[in-house]
Amino acid sequence: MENIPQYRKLYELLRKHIVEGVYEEGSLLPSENELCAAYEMTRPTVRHALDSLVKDGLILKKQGKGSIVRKTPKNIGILSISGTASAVGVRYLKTDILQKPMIKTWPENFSFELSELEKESGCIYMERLRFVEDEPVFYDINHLPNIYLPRITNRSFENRSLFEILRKNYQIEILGGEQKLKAVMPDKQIKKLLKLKTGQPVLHIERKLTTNRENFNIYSTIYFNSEKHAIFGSF
Amino acid sequence: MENIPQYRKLYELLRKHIVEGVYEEGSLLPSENELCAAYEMTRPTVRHALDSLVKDGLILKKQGKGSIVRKTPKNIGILSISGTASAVGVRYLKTDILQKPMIKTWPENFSFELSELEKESGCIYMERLRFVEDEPVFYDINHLPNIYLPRITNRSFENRSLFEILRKNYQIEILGGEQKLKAVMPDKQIKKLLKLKTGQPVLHIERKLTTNRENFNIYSTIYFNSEKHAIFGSF
DNA sequence: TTATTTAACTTGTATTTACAAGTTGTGTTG
DNA sequence: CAACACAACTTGTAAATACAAGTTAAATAA
Repeated sequence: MENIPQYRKLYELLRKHIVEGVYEEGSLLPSENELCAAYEMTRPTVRHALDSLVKDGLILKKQGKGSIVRKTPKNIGILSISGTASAVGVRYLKTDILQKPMIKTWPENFSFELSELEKESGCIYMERLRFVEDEPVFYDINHLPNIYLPRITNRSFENRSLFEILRKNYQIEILGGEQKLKAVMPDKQIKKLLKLKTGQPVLHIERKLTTNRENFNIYSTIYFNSEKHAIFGSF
Repeated sequence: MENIPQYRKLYELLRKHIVEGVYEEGSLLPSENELCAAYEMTRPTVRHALDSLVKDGLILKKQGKGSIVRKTPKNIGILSISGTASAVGVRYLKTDILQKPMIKTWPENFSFELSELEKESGCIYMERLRFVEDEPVFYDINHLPNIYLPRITNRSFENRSLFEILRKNYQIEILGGEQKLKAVMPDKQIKKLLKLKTGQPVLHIERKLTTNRENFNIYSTIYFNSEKHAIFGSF
């Protein structure tokens, strides 16, 4: 049963306490020796746990002083991984589905390299336009392989993010990814969709997100109107 | 002179060897016991060094197997630039120092909020223009607090990155940060510096990087010509 | 030959011990 | 009262040791 190492248990416990606010931000954690006594571990073990917290950015250690609680909400990656919604930093984001999820073949000149299995499976395609305060700011085109996803074309995406549906209904988790960012002048279609002024550039993002399923990556192309809002990310 | 800890020396050495290609991508590092023998350290010390490499994403450890040199080193936030064709190494990035590190007061309307200590310390300012294949692509303005950094204004930044100097000479590590990205039209100065065509937008980034030193954050404003290259990040 | 076991590796976890180095408050001394 | 010294903390570095657990290839048995 108890295959979890001690340092990991202490890490999880302290992490929980920190995010739940048991320790105030800026205050000191119990000293290493105190933790040793409290949880019946030796100092290297305690230090191992604390090292993990430092890595996560949850505490900051200072020699001679102690471990300072930081409680910094840190996301993985450049933009928030949990979906485009949280990337902008705005709570209310209305979504228009321009193209409901449909099955089709992969585009001819796809920007990313695909595995054999991904190629064979065909892809699911969808387009969305997202609004902040009733103004369009976000246009995203998504390609995902047509595997593991029964009945996805029937689902409603109106009020739920793509990532949320993948996680809750298909147990697909985003592990990481890569992305390329550019500043470009929009073409006519993008300009019209995002209601851009003439001469207003847009942020162009191409991302590949890897998941816990092998050969299942999510490919997105995003156009973002950065006139009034900025893409924000903490890491 | 030599009060640099052993694990750190080994870390720097292995890091150097990895980035210089002494160990091939995907190959195995010498085993921990071999490293112990070679450098006359005990295993905990060697493991400490390897842990740092794992944290940097330079190696990947696998129990029973060994330490695998990673193909794609994981970046902290946005750091690397990828050419459109193939991966242009950072090696080809020439740097012009437009403004050598100098001590001055913080700007009046600074975009970020500063702590009291940071304000009191004054700031170190530097500007750089960076080239890929002899074309300017990257213009960055950096502000850092004038603490912990003896003699930094005398150092040469020609062939070494700011982060490298902070890490090696001052033991300052980047823990994380936050950033805002926009696509903007450049002003005259930026247009001239980056030799931009008329109508070419640029990527504008503002970032705050937090470090292992309290009250020591690095503030950067970056203008990036994304016509031929893209900002690339993996996470 | 083929399948299985075993031995010899690898990294992972953990204890114990020791001293170095930075921080802070409590004294003592001038 | 103020400046200094020191003691009692804190985290940082490092050694020696032990066993657990995963991987691999060679030796062995069918």
